[in-house]
Amino acid sequence: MERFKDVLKANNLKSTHQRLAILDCIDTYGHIDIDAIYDTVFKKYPSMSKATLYRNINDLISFHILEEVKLPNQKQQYEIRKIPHIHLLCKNCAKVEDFFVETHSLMETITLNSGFTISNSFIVMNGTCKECKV
Amino acid sequence: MERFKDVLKANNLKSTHQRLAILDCIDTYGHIDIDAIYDTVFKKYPSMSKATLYRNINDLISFHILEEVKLPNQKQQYEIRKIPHIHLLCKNCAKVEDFFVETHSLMETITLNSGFTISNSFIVMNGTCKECKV
DNA sequence: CTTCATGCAAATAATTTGCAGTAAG
DNA sequence: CTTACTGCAAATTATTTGCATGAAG
Repeated sequence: MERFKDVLKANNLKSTHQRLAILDCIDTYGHIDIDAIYDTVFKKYPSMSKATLYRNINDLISFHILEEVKLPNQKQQYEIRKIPHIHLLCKNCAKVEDFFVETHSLMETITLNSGFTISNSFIVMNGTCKECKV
Repeated sequence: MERFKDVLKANNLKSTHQRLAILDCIDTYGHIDIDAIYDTVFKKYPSMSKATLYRNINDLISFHILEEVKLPNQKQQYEIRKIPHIHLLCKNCAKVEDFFVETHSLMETITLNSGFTISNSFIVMNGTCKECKV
């Protein structure tokens, strides 16, 4: 939790219970949608309103502390911003796995052939995870 | 337009004016969001309601005639389903370009290192398009 | 203390649904 | 003719905002 206090302080944001609980929840789950965050945080702070949740999510995104994760056929989810990675989405259990892989050569191919300058990418692989495969 | 009539017939869907106009509109723009579709189709058929638009979009998606395109920091858009491709999103003009590129080697690397079986992918590259670069 | 964040209620936006009438095949 | 589709209005769900109170630093 100290980690998040520092991040908030660095952005001149106050470390409220609600904020810390939201960050902690997202961190714990890895990828989670608004309602699930609300349910989780609500258990600890039943007074927290959805307005506060929405405001915090939006603020934390604009300070680049959180990132939205928009997956095909899924409600929008959120994650703590971390080093660039791709997402593996299991069709079967709907779990989202982070995966770190070099994408430079793909990006270079695209740059060379399209004239488009790439600054960053968002990649989702749909399929079946190790556990669901059997 | 004949092309869409055939597609609809193949799926046992009636070729209504509204449906054809929606498909034609999405096809013309390439990538477009709900409100922009509504505005466009409304000009031709002022009686069309948003309920009909939403119902059609959902139906056409479930018959795999349309696909959703969820881009970072953008309203959800839709496109006609075509052969697999990636999206190049310009930060400057917000245009979305389709780009065809081989992703097999990337997918193979991921499969080998993660144990995750990939069925299909969704890739967005954010950056600056040729026109905006100058 | 001062400022920023919260909670509540109300406003607004987005999406879905029921149902009677209409058009496609 | 028959069935699926549409339009309308109402219901539901999602998100934002104003303002008075409360907590963080």
